[in-house]
Amino acid sequence: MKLSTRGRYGLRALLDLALHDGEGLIPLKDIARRQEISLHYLEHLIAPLITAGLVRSTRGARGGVLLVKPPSQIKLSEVIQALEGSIAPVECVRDPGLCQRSALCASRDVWSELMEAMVQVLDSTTLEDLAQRQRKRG
Amino acid sequence: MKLSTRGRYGLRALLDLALHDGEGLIPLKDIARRQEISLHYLEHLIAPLITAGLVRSTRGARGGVLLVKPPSQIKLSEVIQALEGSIAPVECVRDPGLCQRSALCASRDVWSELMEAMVQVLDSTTLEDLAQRQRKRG
DNA sequence: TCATTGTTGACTACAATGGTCAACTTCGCA
DNA sequence: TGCGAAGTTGACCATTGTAGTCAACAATGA
Repeated sequence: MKLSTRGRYGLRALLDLALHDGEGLIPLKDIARRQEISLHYLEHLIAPLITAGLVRSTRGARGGVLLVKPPSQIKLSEVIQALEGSIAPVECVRDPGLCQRSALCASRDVWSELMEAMVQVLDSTTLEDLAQRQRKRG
Repeated sequence: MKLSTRGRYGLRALLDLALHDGEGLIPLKDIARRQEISLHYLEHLIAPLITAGLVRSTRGARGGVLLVKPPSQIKLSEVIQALEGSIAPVECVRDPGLCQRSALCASRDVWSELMEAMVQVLDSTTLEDLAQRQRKRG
């Protein structure tokens, strides 16, 4: 049940964008430097966030990326889903048809409850919440 | 954030044992057949459960495995921990020393809350709860 | 037109996962 | 006391996923 660096780095990158929200286009280079992530790797992390419609990019000189919506309207559940795929700990929670045992499987109930609990946490926190906490710490 | 087959199969094996609790030693072969898990692979899944003190094994003719404690006293958090290691989605939650940013990191707060929510679900469910649900469904 | 910046995809290295096999140990029972 | 049933251990392998690099390319502003 570990998160990959995709989720960890990706969230840090978005948090960085949230902290610089309203400042226009932010070059990936700057994010990479501040968050200590390889620029090349960061490029790969940004791609799914663009696909998910969370960030918008402009290339060319003075280009960069920025958040499409205000940070207060970006739930962490969206972020994690974009970066890591479905939050379900096992696939049969999302799609019961994958396993013939689904209907009778008591284990599946647990995984289902587990996901619910996780979604609840991630649904109730926004990038803005995170940015505020971060600012308080300097 | 996916669970590996270790966690999925392992829990199914323990649930099988819970359903046959009180019947003495259960051969791995029987569990493997009922749960449709390769016997050889099941042997590997049982090992950490023995180490964690959740099951006891006896080898030789008429040997097998059984639960050390009654199913009502085995929390799923123990099970998952034995099978998958720490429940923490990122290591720095368990050991802040791993990352210099820990103290200032707002992301870490989220992972921490996420783990709390998961632990709460897994702490409040026992193998007996699961076994009861399973019996009701036939 | 040129430097800057994001985009894309190939490629590599490494580790984890899922699984098999075989030698070994232990124990019950005839 | 020895045979066979059953779990134990560890080597081994194929596949997949992860982390990361690199280079060619496209678009943009100055």
